[in-house]
Amino acid sequence: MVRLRDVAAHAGVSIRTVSNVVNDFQYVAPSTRARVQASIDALGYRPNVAARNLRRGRTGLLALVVPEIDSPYFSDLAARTVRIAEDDGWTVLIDQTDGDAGRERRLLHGERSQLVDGVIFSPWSMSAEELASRQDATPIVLLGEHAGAPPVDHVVIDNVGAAQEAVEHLLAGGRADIAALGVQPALGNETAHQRQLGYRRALSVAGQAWRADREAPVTSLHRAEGHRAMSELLATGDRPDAVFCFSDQLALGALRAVVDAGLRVPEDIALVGFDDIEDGRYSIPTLTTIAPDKDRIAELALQVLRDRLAGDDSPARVLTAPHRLVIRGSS
Amino acid sequence: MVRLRDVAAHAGVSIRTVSNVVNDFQYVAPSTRARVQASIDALGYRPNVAARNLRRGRTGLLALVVPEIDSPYFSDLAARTVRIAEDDGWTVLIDQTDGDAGRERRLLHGERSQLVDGVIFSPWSMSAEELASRQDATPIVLLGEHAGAPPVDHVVIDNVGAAQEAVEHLLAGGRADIAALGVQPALGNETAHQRQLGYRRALSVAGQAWRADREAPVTSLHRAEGHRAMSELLATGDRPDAVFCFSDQLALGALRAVVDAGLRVPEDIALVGFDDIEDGRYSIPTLTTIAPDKDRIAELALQVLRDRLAGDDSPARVLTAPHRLVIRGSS
DNA sequence: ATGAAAGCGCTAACAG
DNA sequence: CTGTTAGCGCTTTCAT
Repeated sequence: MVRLRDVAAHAGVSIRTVSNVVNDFQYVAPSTRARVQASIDALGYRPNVAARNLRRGRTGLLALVVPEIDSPYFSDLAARTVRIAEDDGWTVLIDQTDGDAGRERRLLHGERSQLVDGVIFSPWSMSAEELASRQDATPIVLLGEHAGAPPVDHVVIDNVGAAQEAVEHLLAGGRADIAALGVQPALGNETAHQRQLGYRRALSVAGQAWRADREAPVTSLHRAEGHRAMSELLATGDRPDAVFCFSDQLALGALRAVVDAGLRVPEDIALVGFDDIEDGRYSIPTLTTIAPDKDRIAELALQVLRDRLAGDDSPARVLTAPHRLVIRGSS
Repeated sequence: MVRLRDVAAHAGVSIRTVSNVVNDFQYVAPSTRARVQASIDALGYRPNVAARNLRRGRTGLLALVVPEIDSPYFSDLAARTVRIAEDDGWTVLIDQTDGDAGRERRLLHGERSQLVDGVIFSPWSMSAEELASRQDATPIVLLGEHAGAPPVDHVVIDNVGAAQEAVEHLLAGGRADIAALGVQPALGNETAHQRQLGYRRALSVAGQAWRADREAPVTSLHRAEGHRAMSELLATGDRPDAVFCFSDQLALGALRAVVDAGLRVPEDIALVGFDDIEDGRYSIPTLTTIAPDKDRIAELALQVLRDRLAGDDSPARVLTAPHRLVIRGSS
């Protein structure tokens, strides 16, 4: 192993100077810098991460905790977070909770707390109160809405506004009977709740009243549930002419159900999803959707952690990432 | 932060003894151990990972490099690897290459080499020769077959035998005209090649000759490709009465195509997949498949790394994990 | 602009 | 069975 001192000896300087070069410090004479860099290259020097971490009191590791990594939305978000964090010198550890409260709890308290400098957490089962009562000193930032705005930093998108835009787009296209697919009364999920709110608000603005039989509940956000819920909507005979789905996965399941029923999208039924997952760009027809700015979500989360690690102890922040309506073939 | 010395002072022993307790060393008097443990709990002591790593010359981190994490097979394998490695005291960093050769190369050489103690690598684009020519001292173990058995440790399953079993199962069920779906001539993928070999061998044993028009090629292992390839097989009019698919994803796509064509599975066409992914347990009908022992794959890979890190410099090993045929509704 | 040196918290060799 | 202590390689204060 090549150490700082080896490079120093090779370049004929002190290790202090080599360290300065490695860490891009100012105040190193250009000639010295060049000489040191040449030695670094010649010897193939790589800083020892463990030693650096010990000295700095940091591990350089962040944890990204998500319910499931094999869902298009989270895997996309994870991939972006990893890439963006990398540019910033962080390494991201991805943890999957399967929505299990016990595992969420274990990852949050202790367990990893010595290993990572910060945590980006997309909770599923844990309540806002429990999250807020965390003792650990490791900074944490939450992804997604949570009822009652807990005293913890979190990054969100304007779900109410986005849902409203989606529905207004359908209304603008001449659709008069729009259903919502993805309501989650049982799960008490705040994100779903907000999208439902936006849906109703759009109807209200258009002078329509919302109807309970036009809000299809689901028990998960998976494709199969979208298929099931849509099939039920169609089974009544009194079918809507457009459906706003709370996720692209649900929308793709719904799309299949519409086709299975011998109807056409968007002619008979227009469809709008949420998330902008890859599959929606290749479905037939392609899927209109709300695209949250995932890069921005990752950037904001990292920004908060960086600030907190730098000692920022201002009150918990709520950061909103932008989104946009992407109009494609299904509407 | 609570340090070893704080615990030592609190318990009235030396840090050596505390270290012994923390590391589960033998030769600590039960009474002493209890007292020290009490102090650890009372103070909430957590070992400093960076210091330990520096001292041990290890990071405690392993990298798992896969083409894509959002594929059911790899996400399942990754989840198991993470869990099993955890029991062993390792933390696993998951890296996705998207099958991109440049990214594979970067992850393999340098980049992370200072950060992890070992690498479990499931290559996609890189050739065996290139993998073998790696200079890095960090031990690596490859997942999956590679032509020419490169001088690198790897963990495989008996793809030829497994494929043969799958086809023999179909033959035993009275199927006489069995197609193979998933051939990859263009990609030069060794795994696909071996499954093709097993398919042909089973036919040969049954006294049948293989036919080029019964081997459907694909350009990826995704569901959509399975759908496309199956649709083409059906379009000829001369349809087979069973299809052995080289992955469950392909099989699920194929299943859809059969249903779309107004045919029934398994009555008109029997289907067998490969991988035993979750979805195959819930499809209609459920999917018969070859189930590689993923836990065992992870265990073997970790075993090799552990041995190599312990100084084992014997010639490269090829370890074979078991598999079994899981018969379900589709055959 | 560069050098000397302390010390981050831990493990393990050495001593008893 | 337990104590003492030397570093692991690096960053950074203090000095020049």
